[in-house]
Amino acid sequence: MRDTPSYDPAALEAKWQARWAERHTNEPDLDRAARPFYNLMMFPYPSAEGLHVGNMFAFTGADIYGRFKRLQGFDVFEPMGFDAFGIHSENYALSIGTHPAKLIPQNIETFRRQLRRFGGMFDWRHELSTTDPAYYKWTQWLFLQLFKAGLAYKKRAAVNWCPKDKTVLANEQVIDGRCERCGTPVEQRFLDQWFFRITYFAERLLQNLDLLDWSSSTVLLQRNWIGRSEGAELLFETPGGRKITVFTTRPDTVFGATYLVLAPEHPLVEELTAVEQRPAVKAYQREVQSKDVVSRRVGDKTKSGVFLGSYARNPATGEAIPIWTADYVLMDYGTGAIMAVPAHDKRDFEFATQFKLPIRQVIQLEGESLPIVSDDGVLMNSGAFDGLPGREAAGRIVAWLEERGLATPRVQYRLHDWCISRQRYWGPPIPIIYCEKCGAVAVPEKDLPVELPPIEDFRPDDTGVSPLARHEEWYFVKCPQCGGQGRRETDVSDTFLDSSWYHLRYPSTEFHDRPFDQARTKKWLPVTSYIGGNEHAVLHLLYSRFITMVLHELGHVHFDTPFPKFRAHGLIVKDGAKMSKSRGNVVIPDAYIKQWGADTFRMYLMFLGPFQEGGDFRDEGIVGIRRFLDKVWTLVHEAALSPAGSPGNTPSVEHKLHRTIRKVTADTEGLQYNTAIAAMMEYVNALRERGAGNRELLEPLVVMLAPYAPHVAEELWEVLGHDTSVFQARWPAYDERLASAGDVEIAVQVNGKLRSRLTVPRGMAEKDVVARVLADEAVKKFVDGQPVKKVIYVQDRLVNLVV
RNA sequence: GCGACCGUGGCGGAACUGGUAGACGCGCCAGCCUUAGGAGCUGGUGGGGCAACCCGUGGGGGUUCGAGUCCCUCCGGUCGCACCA
Repeated sequence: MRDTPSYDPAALEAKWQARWAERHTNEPDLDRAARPFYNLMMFPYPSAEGLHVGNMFAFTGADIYGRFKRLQGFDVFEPMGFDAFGIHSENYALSIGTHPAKLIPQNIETFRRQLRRFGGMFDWRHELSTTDPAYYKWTQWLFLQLFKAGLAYKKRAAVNWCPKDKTVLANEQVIDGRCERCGTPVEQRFLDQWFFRITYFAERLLQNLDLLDWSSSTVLLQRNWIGRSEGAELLFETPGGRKITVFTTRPDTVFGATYLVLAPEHPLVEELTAVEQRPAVKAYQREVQSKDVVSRRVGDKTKSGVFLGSYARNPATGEAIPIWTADYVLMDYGTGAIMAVPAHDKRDFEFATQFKLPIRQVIQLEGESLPIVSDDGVLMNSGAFDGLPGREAAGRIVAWLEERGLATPRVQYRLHDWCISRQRYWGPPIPIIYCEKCGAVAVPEKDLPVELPPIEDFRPDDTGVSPLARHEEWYFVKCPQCGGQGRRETDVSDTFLDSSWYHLRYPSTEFHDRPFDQARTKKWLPVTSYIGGNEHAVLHLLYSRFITMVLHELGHVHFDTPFPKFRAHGLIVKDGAKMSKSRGNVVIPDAYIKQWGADTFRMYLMFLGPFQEGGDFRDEGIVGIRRFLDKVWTLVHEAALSPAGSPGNTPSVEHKLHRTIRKVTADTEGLQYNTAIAAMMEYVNALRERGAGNRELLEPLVVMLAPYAPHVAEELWEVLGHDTSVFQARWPAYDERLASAGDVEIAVQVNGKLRSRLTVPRGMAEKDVVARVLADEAVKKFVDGQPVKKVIYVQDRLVNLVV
């Protein structure tokens, strides 16, 4: 007998990767595919450190799913690209003094090499980078569509300003009042910013969530982010006839409103301030403005504020109540003014206590002391509404005030319009030209892209204006409308705009005269399966949904939901902490792949824990996967050298095979890769106990292994005598009858305690099983002659005798 | 503070609608083979006990013939939001 060659992953993986490239194995025919399956994973930001295990964990999980679908007969399109614009790249480029335009292609080259090496089923013909003018031309086109539809607008707004990165940040990029990237406390600045009117779609974005097949955690994050609140606007009038509108979700507590608070930025503050209070109020406004967003936003026990010296009438009680300004009221939510009900709101309670303002209880709830925040109670001190339950009273009070024109029911969202302006260099310039006569004019679509000039001096300064403004040859242009002197918009757009539509571009990368081809889009979109990290649950995934709704509304795409199916994978941490460069705990996969091979490392990552939960990276168990692959390797080689059909199949090994196929199929479909791998291991152990496998028992195993360990599966498929790729094979089918046949072990309990086990044929009748149970020695001992009061019987599982 | 998820051997983790807790893997122990082994093979491995048995899924309580799974409560952890009226 010839010797089995040894398993040498490095050589074998290089062989198959070369063969896949030569034979275009991973490149479906995008025009003629019969069963299109668009398998998308979140494209990486090509950092200088290269692909880390977190990326590889995510990509492997998504790749396994794509390969599985392929084996089920789908034409799977699995593209890959690079999200290469943005502050990350720019800051890194600044720190090492290299131009990002030089740095990024190098990083991409590294990523590409790593992505090929791990064995992803990527269709490299359709690679894209957001920094490519052929790509961002269409990002700019997208901006123009929104601009023309009135969904992009410019306004002066208080924005989050990072004094270190010298740029504005989106609300989503501010974590605990600090810059997401550098941790510097964020300040308030007032700048002219471009916004997208995402709030216009708030209700639809919320409603649509119910139609999505998404991880429930992701849906919940989006729902909270959109933050829908039902309530009413109430009108408080001053003796001078000024009207102050407040938003409240608790109109049932209006009888307890003992003062009003306006945000310091509220436009009515000035007019409502009494002469003698002016210096104090002005000083307070200045103080608040100079505060950074951290101390402004982080709610703590100590509140600050100033009495304006004037009063307004409570619409319910008719009482005059004092008007204050305080920074615990935010200008960008509701109307920027609140009615304060200290008895029933924690913040108002703290404020009233601190400034000795009246507290009037209007809700009673047993066992609770003020402030009673719950709406479960019953009204008191509320005139005709006394005794009503809070929730019922709310509607009645609004109706009562509405009749007198003092209330309007209203829905409020926490979601803000999306600020897409960035005063930076490394992004797509916003395609607008300012003309003294015509105002803001769209760059004509034929002039796109507005290329990012290759300037050496790309450092941001603290003027609040992008470095692009310093480059006159680029900055000054003719107005496209009147031909007069114009200036370019110098802001670039947010990277989240780049990534909001990349899935539309992938199938159409070879078309240069359109962002996405209609036929291709009809065939491949929406995306069939999307797998990615929950860190993008409220940013990328929300913006993509919004952009898709807009494109649908404008007639550019036939669907309004980009990702009908989304699964969030877990996070790989190291020593209990998120991997990050600053912690110095980033694990780079290259060394592991070099030592063990891509197949072993892929499977190891998937075996670490449930894919959708993630886990802590250690390398202790990796040898277990290698041992498993070695065993499969040996079994297959031995079977290939043995005469056909030897050794013969026994019923028990056939049952095991069919049960294994059933489990691996279900688990792979559900992304439960750790248990699918365990099931294959069990099967291999069973074959080895039996002495050997044969072709009939091993071919299904090799096919099931292929999504997990594609290179070794290809090699073994060849060893088994096939001259086509294993990915042209079909996923094995199982016979439900065979899968559920065979003996089962039944638990035998007396009074709920396990006393014995019984092996019986599956499906044996209850009375026969019980008869055998009663004859069992161990059972007799515990029944001890007492009458059996009750028999609990679960088919094929257990018998419990109650005595 | 609010919301969501989670807590199982020495370790990572299994356990369908409540029904044999600890699958699978790592590690460890013993033996075989070896000049040697960070290789391979065989067997064992939740705790206690010679044993029959008893105890065990963060703590306490409950529902049930039966609870890792359901309910209440407390403790601990992870993530998200955070003065959103």
